[in-house]
Amino acid sequence: MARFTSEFPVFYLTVDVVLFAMGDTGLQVLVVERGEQPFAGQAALPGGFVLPDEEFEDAARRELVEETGISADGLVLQQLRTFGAPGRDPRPHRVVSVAHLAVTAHTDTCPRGGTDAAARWAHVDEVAGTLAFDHDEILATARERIASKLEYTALGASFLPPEFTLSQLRGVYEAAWGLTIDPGNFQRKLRTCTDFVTPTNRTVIPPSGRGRPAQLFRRVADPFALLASPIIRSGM
Amino acid sequence: MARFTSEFPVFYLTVDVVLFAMGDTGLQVLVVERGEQPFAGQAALPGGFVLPDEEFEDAARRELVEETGISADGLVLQQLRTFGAPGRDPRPHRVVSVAHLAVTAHTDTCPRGGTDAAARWAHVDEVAGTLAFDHDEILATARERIASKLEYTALGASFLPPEFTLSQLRGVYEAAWGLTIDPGNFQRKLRTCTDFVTPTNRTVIPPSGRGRPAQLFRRVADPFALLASPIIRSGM
DNA sequence: TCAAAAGTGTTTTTTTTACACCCATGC
DNA sequence: GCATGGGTGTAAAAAAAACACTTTTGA
Repeated sequence: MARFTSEFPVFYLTVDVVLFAMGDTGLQVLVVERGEQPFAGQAALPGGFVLPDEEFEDAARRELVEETGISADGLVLQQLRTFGAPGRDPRPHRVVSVAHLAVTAHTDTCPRGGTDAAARWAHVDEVAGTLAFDHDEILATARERIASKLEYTALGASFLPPEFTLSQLRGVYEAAWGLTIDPGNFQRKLRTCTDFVTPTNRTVIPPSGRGRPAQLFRRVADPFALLASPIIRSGM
Repeated sequence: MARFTSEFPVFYLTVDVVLFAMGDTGLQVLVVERGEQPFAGQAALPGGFVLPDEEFEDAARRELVEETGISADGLVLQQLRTFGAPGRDPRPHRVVSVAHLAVTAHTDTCPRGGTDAAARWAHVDEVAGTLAFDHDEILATARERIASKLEYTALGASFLPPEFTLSQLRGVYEAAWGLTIDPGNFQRKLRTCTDFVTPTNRTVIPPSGRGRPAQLFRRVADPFALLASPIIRSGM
């Protein structure tokens, strides 16, 4: 044991969470204002040190609640990548971060300042390039991953509450990719593929605005499961 | 510094490498026979401890050479996922492994036993379920990743030498997915998409066997870059 | 009744698939 | 010549895209 300890270098391990939500104008990300050194006062991704007997994913959920007050129950969460370049953390010893990607419906999540961090939602473009540590790189990696996952998996529905209309789902893709999608074709495609969403046979109440009330759908596939055919390609 | 050290738990960090090659009968993986405890005598993925100031990818390449004699120059290598469940390594303290996915052309790589490990190529199905530590889980994760990457990226060409024929490339997909692909359609598709391969305007010499000599191609895209359209779908 | 959003039908265009056929080489 | 794999042509089938049109609601 003493031999084990002396022979190999030791590392500190953290988890960071890139939590995305979809606003009307595009992708939003949850950031906290750091209350301590290093990078005090600067925006960063929520995260913190892993406990001695803790799974990474558990650590990510715990830190999310502690730092932002956002409940991690039912939150879609996946390991993104591990960032461990020497010197990425200015403190002594190497601090390695297992970054996680998460998605929420945003509506039922009102961030509050935690013990040592004030949390807020921000547009991704607004904070990109301004974050502490190497969190700009982590955020960029997460954006790439999201864009590709949207195309090939059922992840898009995770930006919405458990039940949603096809218009809302279409809005997610339109906001994410900055293009407009034909409502009719989108409707047909989603109703045809059986491995993404399923209708509830109930309509939204009260009707959200003008127009015919839309039917409610539920996600049927695992958020990260690959779909039989890419749901949406380009300018449908 | 003393405060820093005493406050947070410490971890040991390793890298493991899942190196794949494509044999005639399907996917092959490089394994080593462990010479030390724990799991002495059992097959495992090549890997080892990260040095104090070493990048993960450098560590992966170093361990690959040290344990198997396979040169990692020009080898396609990507982080797969980090495995850190408490107890995954029976030794004291937590040992966390940053697993890497790698692909080689196999032909120019003759493994030899290293200092404390005897390396050999094995069919994935042969070793699946028999590996040390949680390497079965790592291998399974790597197989899933490979299957999905083959479909959406230019990774397939990484199983071949720098210059190759379209028949060889077709063989990679046929072996990986266990189906036959129409040679004519494959030819057209690969010649049409400009973001995967490019012809050299030279033919293979000497002609490998009977039949018209095939033209040589080179990979043009980054191995892990997403292609404009999935190269192959199903039973083309 | 009108505007607006949901949802369906239909035609055009593009892509995929199947498969016939020609090409170039070794034996 | 002829077998064999490389490569092209072409037509049928399927999918995607464009867009006209009907339905159902609030105002």
